[in-house]
Amino acid sequence: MATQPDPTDNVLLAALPPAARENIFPHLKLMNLELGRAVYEAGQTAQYVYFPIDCIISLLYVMLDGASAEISVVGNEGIVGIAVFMGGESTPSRAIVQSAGSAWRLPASKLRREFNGYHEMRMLMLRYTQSLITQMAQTAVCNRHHSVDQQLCRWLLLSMDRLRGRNLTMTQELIANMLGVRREGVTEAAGKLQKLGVITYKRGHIKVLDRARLEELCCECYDVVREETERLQSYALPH
Amino acid sequence: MATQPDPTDNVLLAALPPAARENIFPHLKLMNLELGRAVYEAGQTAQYVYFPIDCIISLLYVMLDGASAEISVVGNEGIVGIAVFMGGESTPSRAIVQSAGSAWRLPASKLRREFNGYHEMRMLMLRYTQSLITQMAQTAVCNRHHSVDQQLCRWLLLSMDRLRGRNLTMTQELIANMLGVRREGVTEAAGKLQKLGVITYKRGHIKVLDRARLEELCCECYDVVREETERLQSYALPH
DNA sequence: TATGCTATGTGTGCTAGATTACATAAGAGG
DNA sequence: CCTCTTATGTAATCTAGCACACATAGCATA
Repeated sequence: MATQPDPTDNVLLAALPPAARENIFPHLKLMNLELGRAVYEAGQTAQYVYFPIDCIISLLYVMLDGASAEISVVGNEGIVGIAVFMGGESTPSRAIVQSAGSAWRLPASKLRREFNGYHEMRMLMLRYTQSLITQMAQTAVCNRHHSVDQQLCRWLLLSMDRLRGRNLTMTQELIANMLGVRREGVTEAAGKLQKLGVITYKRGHIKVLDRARLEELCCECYDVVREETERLQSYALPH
Repeated sequence: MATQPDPTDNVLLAALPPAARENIFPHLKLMNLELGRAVYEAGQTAQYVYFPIDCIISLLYVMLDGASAEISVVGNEGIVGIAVFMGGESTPSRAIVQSAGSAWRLPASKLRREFNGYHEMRMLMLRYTQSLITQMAQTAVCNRHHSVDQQLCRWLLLSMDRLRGRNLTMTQELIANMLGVRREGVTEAAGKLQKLGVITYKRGHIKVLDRARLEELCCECYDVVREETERLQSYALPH
């Protein structure tokens, strides 16, 4: 990341057609998002959307009894706040900062106007939304059928893809919240990975040593999501 | 249901703005969908979209090892084939007929043209898509945190909402496939419900006797989805 | 009425993950 | 350097749901 963040550090902003750029870039505001901050609360009307640069935002559901589960994760390939253009204005999920960093913030009204006005802009947002849907669906399946060990691998890979480097700042407690499992379960799973030499960690810092091995240990869910995301992104490339 | 099905038997078709109606209704073809039929296969480009009338279509993921899980269910409130207008053209999920009945079929190209041409039409489809996203997200959470007993209740309620009457034609084996659990698990859960006088069933026919009780026994997931679906549908009503 | 297929019922282990309850250790701040 | 907070390790016990193995019972068809 350059010391001077640029709008094109976000994949979606970079792919905007020229006309939309002119209308949107001037309204972007650079925001620093600290760990744990709720960028969006369940049921509230979104005033802004966020285009992550080097942070990770988790979309998660919190149940009545406090139990939670992450349903998808957004990095610089995406946008937080799809309800703004999907027409619902709010969603039952929260968006919280899983890894601190910066993001471009845009007033919801500006995005909505461009979305409605430009076909190309619209398809860009909708294709991203479809990849988000894929991620959610795969999360549902993964929750049903795969072990905590496998899910931790999936989670680490999804996070790594959204960060430069191989270091995560993240306690096991937080990972457990995301996966919707016990903290002890994560401790065990992470312990196994460390024993295998795939990762090392200490007090909130995880380092991936052997990414290839991590992919081997993971369930198919990661590959499905990654391939589908790439497929949907490829439409936006210059033809 | 009238003996003569009408396009407006589907909620989305009924809510179409007049201009879109004129362009779409002439291209609708009434289809009879038998139980188990795959309306859409994972990864294939969709040639048609379907607007259910009195059938239920399940969207489900099938994994490499054959394990499966339903991620959402579509009745006459919705449309099957959102990838057509979301821009991806295909999805990694299958769509299979969970309860036989009829549906209106429309060539993908016709839908795409109206979607791109009319703002109101577009917002109608996108709001429905958002409610589908809510359902998927809630399924993910429910898979993580709730018992088979609760999930069976949720599944029965979602199905009932999409059918007239209180009878389902559905074997426990099929329900198990949808929920992604063992058939024996469903047998046990259904047995409990029958003992409580909430349902009766025999050989592929389930009858709900006490819907109120079913809702009590269910987890919060059903309510969340229903309320959000109603909220998003309400935009389409005459103001 | 006999036959056979399919749906459902039941039982016996087995395991992953939950619950609970601590122990230890790494940093942060005084 | 000492203390205190927070992150991680570990262990005992419990339970839901799994895998596997059958038994039974509707219903259709010959």
